[in-house]
Amino acid sequence: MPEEPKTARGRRTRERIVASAAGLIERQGVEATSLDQVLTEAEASKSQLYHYFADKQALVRAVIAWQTASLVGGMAERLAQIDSWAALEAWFEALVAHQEALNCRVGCPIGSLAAELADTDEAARQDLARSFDGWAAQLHTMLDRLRERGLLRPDADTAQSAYAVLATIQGGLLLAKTTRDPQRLRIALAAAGGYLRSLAPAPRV
Amino acid sequence: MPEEPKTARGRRTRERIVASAAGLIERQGVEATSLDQVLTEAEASKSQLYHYFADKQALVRAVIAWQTASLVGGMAERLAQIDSWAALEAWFEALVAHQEALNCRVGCPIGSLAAELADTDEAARQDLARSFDGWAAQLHTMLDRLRERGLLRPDADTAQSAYAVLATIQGGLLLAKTTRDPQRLRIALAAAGGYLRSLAPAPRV
DNA sequence: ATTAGATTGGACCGTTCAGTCCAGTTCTTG
DNA sequence: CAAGAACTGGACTGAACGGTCCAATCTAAT
Repeated sequence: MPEEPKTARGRRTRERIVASAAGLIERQGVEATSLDQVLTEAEASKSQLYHYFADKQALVRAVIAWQTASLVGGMAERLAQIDSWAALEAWFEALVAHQEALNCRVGCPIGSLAAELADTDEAARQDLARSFDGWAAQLHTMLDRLRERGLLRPDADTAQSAYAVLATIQGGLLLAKTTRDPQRLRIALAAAGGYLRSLAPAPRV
Repeated sequence: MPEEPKTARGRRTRERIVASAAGLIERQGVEATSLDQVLTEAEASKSQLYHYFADKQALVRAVIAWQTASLVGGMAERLAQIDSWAALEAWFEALVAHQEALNCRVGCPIGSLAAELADTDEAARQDLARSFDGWAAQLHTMLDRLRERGLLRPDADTAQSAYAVLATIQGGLLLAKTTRDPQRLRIALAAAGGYLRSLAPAPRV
């Protein structure tokens, strides 16, 4: 029954709904966001929503895809430019600044969705797992570049380090969001940076 | 209106309600857990619940206190015994084993509550922030002990490292829960261990 | 044993919410 | 421009949920 929009107008409507839902869910969580709220903000009606989505879960999965695209996509260019410790730490600092600007109020959209949905929505859980893996893969690529440049030991396990960095980012965001203190994120990221630096080649003695 | 139980029977009832709520919330989250569900499992009635709790939020805060006591309390003795890298890594491995046994289905109760409630319940957010800080304080004590034993450099910032370790644990648990792969937690913890080891005194050359 | 207070059972209420339905409008295409 | 398909508005439904209420029962201390 629910289909992809076939006209430009339909596409705009669908996009408006998903974008509104993404914003509200990011700020309030899935359960706390009602469809009526989404529709009011998107200036759409029930029948429009159910024209494009089978049910709320389908909308949520569309939001996951939307957030994954915007977040992981937006990160790609930034990560592609990291080729030194200074650049890495500048990125970290940008993440902190972003949280600071938002008063630590949202954390990571993917992380928040994962925490809320992993228990209750198996399909969403899998989407989110893939989303995390995509993010980790980008970090992996970045770390491989650092290793090629000689900043990491040749035998450093960049795949594992990518997961570790991702975990530290997520945990730091959670602590920052809970305490409303961006400093927690900064500390976590500094440790992640310290860990990576500990994988640098031993200085010649 | 809602008061502490004044008789042994009342105390048992209240305890049964909180324990059931804690279990259900741990597995399903706050919003997905209804009061009727809690009452069925606790074999109690509505009036019993509302005799001891003003509303659902009050029950949730009691659950937070309960989880904090059981988790942070239970951790105290374990952390108090850590005085070597081997002991630290054994603790990490125990955390992984615990998740493995649970099929990565719950993560950290405090962390899950924090992710769900930080946006929507200010009082709960503050409770959870304190809970995290209590946990971090215990890690801090443990790291101070390691430093005293000469395993960490005298100038190592153990307070910050405690936050960093906590963040990595939380992030690792979130990734493990989302991907249902305990390996993610193991990797994250290995990195946390690696980071701490990088704070060891430089070997004499 | 009496009695005041603590505790309990569960019917009931009002609201909110996801989801349905259909009549009406707008687009697209031959 | 005709007709079918795509899209839209919004009233409506049924169930679930948090919360209320009051009469009944239990407990403990006199």
